[in-house]
Amino acid sequence: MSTPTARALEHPPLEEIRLEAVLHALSDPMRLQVVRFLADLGQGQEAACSAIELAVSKSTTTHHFRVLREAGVINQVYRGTAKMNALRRHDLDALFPGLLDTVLEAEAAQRRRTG
Amino acid sequence: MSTPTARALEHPPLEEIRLEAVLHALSDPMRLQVVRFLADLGQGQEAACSAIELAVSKSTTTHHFRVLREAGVINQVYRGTAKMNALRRHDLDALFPGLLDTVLEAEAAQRRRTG
DNA sequence: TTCATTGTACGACGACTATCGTAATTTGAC
DNA sequence: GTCAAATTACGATAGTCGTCGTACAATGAA
Repeated sequence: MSTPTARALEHPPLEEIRLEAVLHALSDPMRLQVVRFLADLGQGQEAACSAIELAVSKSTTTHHFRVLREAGVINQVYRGTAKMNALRRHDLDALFPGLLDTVLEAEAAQRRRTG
Repeated sequence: MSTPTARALEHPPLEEIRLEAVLHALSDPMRLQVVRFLADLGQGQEAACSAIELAVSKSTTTHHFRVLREAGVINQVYRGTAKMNALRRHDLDALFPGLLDTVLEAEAAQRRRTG
């Protein structure tokens, strides 16, 4: 059968996602970079952890992805040896309309400004 | 004369305000409460630190106000024995259009949802 | 089975954070 | 000159955070 015992990954259900945790998750440059990357992928698209090159070690990368998942910002699922990541855009938009887009736009503005 | 040697307070100039610092400043419940309070005051209005009742000690309150100021979220100025606080709404809107309002709306939504 | 790929677990480290209490400072009023 | 009010400074403490390296585990391919 396909993925008989796929390792489970804890995700907060919609109603347990906290604004403070989301803001905290987004307040780190590395994690913001991850979110930007996933957003640029387009609606519903996913990417492996290894697809985005962060200037930190693998274990630190794992750490950041976990923070994002536990805050409710991304969804993670095992697919073969890879772990695929996708923004929980639908959930976030339902809870905090416009927040994700505004933060992404702010990040883009800052990048434009500071190079 | 009026305020000849008003104690100076360091504020980051507009171009040094960082999105990550702003998000971090807003990711604490106490500080979010302060921002909410100042926003509800209305455009350009200011309030003393003592005007908002936080469930922490006075020194901790001082700490949170400083974090907000150093992140560029609020402007602080001494006025007599008091220290007046106001949102840097104009600056924030110029740098990150819609961010403050979206976060405030998200906070309100969460408060509505979780009581 | 063997191997390469992908990511995790664990332990450690230094830095930062939120909190407190007490003592000190600044200012305006009396 | 005294006093009360508002806030800060300082030092402490417990906890979290971002980072690393090494060793380990899961998966799919050869």
